[in-house]
Amino acid sequence: MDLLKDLNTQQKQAITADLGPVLVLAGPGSGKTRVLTHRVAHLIDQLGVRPYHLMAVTFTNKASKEMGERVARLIGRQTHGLTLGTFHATCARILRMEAEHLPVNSNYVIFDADDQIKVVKQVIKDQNLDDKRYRPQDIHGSISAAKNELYLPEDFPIGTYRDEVVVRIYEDYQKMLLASNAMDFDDLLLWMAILLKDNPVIREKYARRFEHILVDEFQDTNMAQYTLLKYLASYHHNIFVVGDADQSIYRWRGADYRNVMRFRRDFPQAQVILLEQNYRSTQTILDVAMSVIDHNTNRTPKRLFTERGTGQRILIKELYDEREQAQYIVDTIVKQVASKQANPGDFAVMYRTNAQSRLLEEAFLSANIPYKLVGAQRFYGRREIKDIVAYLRLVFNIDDEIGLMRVIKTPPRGIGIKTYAQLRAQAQKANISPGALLLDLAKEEESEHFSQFTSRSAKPLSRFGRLLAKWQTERDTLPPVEIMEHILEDIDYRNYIEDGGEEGKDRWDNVMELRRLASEYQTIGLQQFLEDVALVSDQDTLDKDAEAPTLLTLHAAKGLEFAKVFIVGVNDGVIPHKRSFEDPEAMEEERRLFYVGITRAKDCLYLSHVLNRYVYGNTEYGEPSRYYSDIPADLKEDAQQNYQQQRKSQIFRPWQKKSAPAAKSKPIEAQYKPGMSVEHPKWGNGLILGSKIQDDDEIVNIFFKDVGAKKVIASLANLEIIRK
DNA sequence: ATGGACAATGTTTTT
DNA sequence: CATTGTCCAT
Repeated sequence: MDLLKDLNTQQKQAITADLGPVLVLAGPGSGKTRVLTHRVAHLIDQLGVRPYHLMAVTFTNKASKEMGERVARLIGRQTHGLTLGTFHATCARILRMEAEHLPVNSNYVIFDADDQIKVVKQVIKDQNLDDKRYRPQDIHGSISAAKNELYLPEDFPIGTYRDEVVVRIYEDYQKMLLASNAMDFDDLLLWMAILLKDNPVIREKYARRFEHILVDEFQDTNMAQYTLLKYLASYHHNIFVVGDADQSIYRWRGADYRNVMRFRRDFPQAQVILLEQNYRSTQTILDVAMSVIDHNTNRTPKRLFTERGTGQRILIKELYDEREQAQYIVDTIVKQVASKQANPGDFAVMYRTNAQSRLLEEAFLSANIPYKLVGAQRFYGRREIKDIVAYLRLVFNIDDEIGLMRVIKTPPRGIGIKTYAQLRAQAQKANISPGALLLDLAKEEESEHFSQFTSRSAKPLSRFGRLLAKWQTERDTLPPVEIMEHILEDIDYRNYIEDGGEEGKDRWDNVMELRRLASEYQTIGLQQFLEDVALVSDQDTLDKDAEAPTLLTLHAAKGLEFAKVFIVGVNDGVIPHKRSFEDPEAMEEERRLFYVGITRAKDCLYLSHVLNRYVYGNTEYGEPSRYYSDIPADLKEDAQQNYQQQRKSQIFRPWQKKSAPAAKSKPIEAQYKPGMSVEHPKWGNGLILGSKIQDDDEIVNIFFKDVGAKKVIASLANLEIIRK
């Protein structure tokens, strides 16, 4: 197969670039994924590099999987031995192999965001600190930021008294993690960097092994990642990175787009290749994107161009509130699908915050339209899933104190806070983990610790210890799914969560879904299952084949593309988010985020904002986003005017209700029935979808051929019934 | 020890 | 408003 078929000059240049450091600056839609996969294929196929000597890092597991498949297709065989994955997953794997050089053993578990907060809370409690003054979330943020900058507690730059407190918490936090034989997300990178830094033998081993290193989304690497890349590339210097500083959207997570500049400085001999031609969007969409991003300072201006033609203008729409906005989205999709202009899967709806998905989901649900929601948190964040995963984690690693804290009280088994405190204290005295002590207590009188407990607490503890011990003996012999089944049975979990009701049933369904997932790990094993569960990313849950609109955050949209994109809530304070207002750097990132969203669209872009936003229950007036004024008038369709004309017939306007002439002859019954045809003075013929009585007037939902579904007030709209 | 009722409190983005 | 924590009765 000709690897260079259908590629432009720059792409070919990148793929066949000489060895040594290469920096590919790739605009959105410029085929960077193609360049990466072809480069890997080129190295293996043309230069005879063994996959074992290759490392490719992507941003999501999904991207890795796709890359593996595409490379295999290109070279016509499997790529065994290739190191391919996210930074976190790749580090997790290597650290497990090198555990003897680390303060954990190879059975370590990975603490998720919740676990991390729980550890901070525990430490704050143990140190008798005020959790109002030192909010666990904030403290954890500081610790995480420090780790991303490769600061251990002793390196932490202290400026204020608060910093001193943070350092003390950081120290104990780290102790608690290690005592639990656990790492958090940041540790995976941190320990990897430390391992390579402090251990020349190991460093050399991996630096020699990875003859070629390829990195996707390089603009979103943080200091820890950058540093470990430098160590890994220190022998062969064949590091091929692809990125776009304009798409850097993870600053708050320690990512630093300046790593792109740093790369040029640290590898002055690097070849720099620019990919500017866009194969995704219409020129109009690219022009809109550029008009937005051009306002950022500190960037190399890029000229995005396409051969796809001008395309249609983007559409800006103002809606009364978020409910109406959701309805507008659904109506637009329904209309286009019904008229065969588009397939449901062509659409994506993007928003700034996860909370915004709620009303959208409701609208889709009530319109009976299936949709895809991107967000791992949706599934793995559920209580029942976390419960069962915690059990499995504890069985895998008995020292996992956070996991133990969770499972020891779910379901309740007569072990409360006090008993747990006793257990913890005794464990500390005996210098073992609480979990290990439980295993010992399983032996009852045989255990030297048994007598330390009052009989009321000793019994439940030993009973639970026996369960743990039993599951543990199965750990190395049975597949994960069977261990899980035994646990579910032994704790009668179904009975615990299914206390009648619809919700309990859903929960059990989720558990069954987890069981299905676990059953795929028959041969791969519990360790991999737990690792994958800990490191799933939101995008990983996206089912590309399902033919339905996709709902996702702007962040989750990175790297994806859709024919038709809605960006909702384009209000000032949302996009850009108000939390970024005072920080110029954060404001630039808001702009990049918007830019990322815009450039996901291939053909159509719909921006919408609302007049009234619900913020903590009460409504607030919403201003359109300041970004609108950056978009040249000839690129946008002025749906604004459109709105001005129709605003008289808009419903749900509290202030209008008062001034609207109360219809004397109250229509107590609806005049308009679904299925009727009517004529509207402005919008022409329409089909009645529904009608309801509200505030002494009839509100009619009509579907018009040209403008889609509209709700009008019967007494104001001058409707004429054409056909009953 | 447990579970329910109320109060407080906080809302960006996620590997 | 929706989640999370705290207090109180059993």
